[in-house]
Amino acid sequence: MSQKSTPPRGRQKADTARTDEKRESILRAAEGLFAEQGYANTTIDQIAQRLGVTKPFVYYYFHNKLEIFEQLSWRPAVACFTSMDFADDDPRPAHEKVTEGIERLIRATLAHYPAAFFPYREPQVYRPEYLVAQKKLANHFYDRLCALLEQGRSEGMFDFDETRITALAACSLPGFLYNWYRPDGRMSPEELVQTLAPLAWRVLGLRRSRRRGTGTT
Amino acid sequence: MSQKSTPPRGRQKADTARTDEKRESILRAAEGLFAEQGYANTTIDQIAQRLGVTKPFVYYYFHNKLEIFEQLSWRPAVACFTSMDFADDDPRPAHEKVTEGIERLIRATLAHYPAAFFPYREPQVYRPEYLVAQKKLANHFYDRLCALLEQGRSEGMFDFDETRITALAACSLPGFLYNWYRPDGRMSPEELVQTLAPLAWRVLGLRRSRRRGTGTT
DNA sequence: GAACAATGCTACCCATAGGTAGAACCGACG
DNA sequence: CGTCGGTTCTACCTATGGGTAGCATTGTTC
Repeated sequence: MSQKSTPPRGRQKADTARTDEKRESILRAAEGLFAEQGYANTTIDQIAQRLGVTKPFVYYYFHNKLEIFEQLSWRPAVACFTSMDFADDDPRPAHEKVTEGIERLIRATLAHYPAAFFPYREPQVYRPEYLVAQKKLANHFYDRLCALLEQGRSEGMFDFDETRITALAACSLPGFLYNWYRPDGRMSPEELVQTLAPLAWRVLGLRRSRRRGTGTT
Repeated sequence: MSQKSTPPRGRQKADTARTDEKRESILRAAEGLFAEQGYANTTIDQIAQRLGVTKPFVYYYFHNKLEIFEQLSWRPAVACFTSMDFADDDPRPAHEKVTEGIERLIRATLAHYPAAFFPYREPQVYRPEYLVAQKKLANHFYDRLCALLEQGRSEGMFDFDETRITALAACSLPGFLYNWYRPDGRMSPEELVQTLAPLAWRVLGLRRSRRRGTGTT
């Protein structure tokens, strides 16, 4: 409540490198368990057990279970929802920013697997304050994307009717990844980015010129 | 175990119209609560309370909490994953079946809101047997879709490289709806179908000819 | 209107798991 | 070598909620 103001509550003890490491190890253990079993089915005991420690160890570094979940969720959310940020003086045309932004979004989503998918799967777990902050991030992202889409369309590079729905439709591809992506699949994350991004661009009605890697064979 | 063989376990008592109605009323109440709060955060007491009855009332019609959730999930899953089924003697070309199948999928997804999204959100809740059966449904759907896609491609009507990924990408649009669709939104379900389906078709590289409703303005 | 089955309730059990008190350990520093 | 602060443990508390036993009620049938 009195901390950093960002939803993942601030740290509690001295911020030495050693304590940070331990906190991270807890987060990593928790991430796997939450992904496999969901929030409610994962117990603090399981998290501790996976690290070879006991429950109070975990509670020494986190106030409660929810704090772990929210901290796990926050970094991926920031990473994904800043994918459409570009420097003010970036000279590229809108459609290039959009195509790169979508690549970034897919890349960030995969890089933060599986925690990136927690908000999609269990939104009801978070505190209202957290959801408000996350919503703000998401709006930031979609507002920028929509602005770029309309700019690109006015420049004749995109073709669509409903801006917001088109944006959501394009972002469905990375968003739905959580439902079928497996890290041990045959494609590397970067290959997947290169495969999926052009498919997302198609949703936007991107002009065929300069499109890479979507021809037959 | 000895019942209908489909995962949602069979009925327990006499199947009169009256008992069916009550079962349905329980399912409806549970559906809303599960959607709002998630499976684990929803109690049988809440379901009973919403109906103005008590907990044993619910347990008279269902063996346990999970049975309610699985029965709620099953019908939507069947409805969605049969969207790509066509009569053996259906004479239409593959690409027409695909475009209609995708419309059907979106329509079914919206028609079964919000239960259609339960498997996406809380797959870890179900019994393994249920998941196996659901997987079978999903495979059925994607196998048909992939076959039609490759057929349509060979007929020059689609343009893509990776069949399976393209199929998944197109189905991401309805799949991701659970993340932003609200029944009280400005579009009617059918309008949304008509808006979203053409966007999904684009993912498939559908030839521009005969495409409806995607021009600028 | 008596008897019986189907239905719904009150009252309860108990396993689970989040969270904590307070003792014990351990390393650093004097 | 003793003490002190930070760290981790053992042992425990307790609220919650899934699930049930058994009684009450209702309605149907003869």
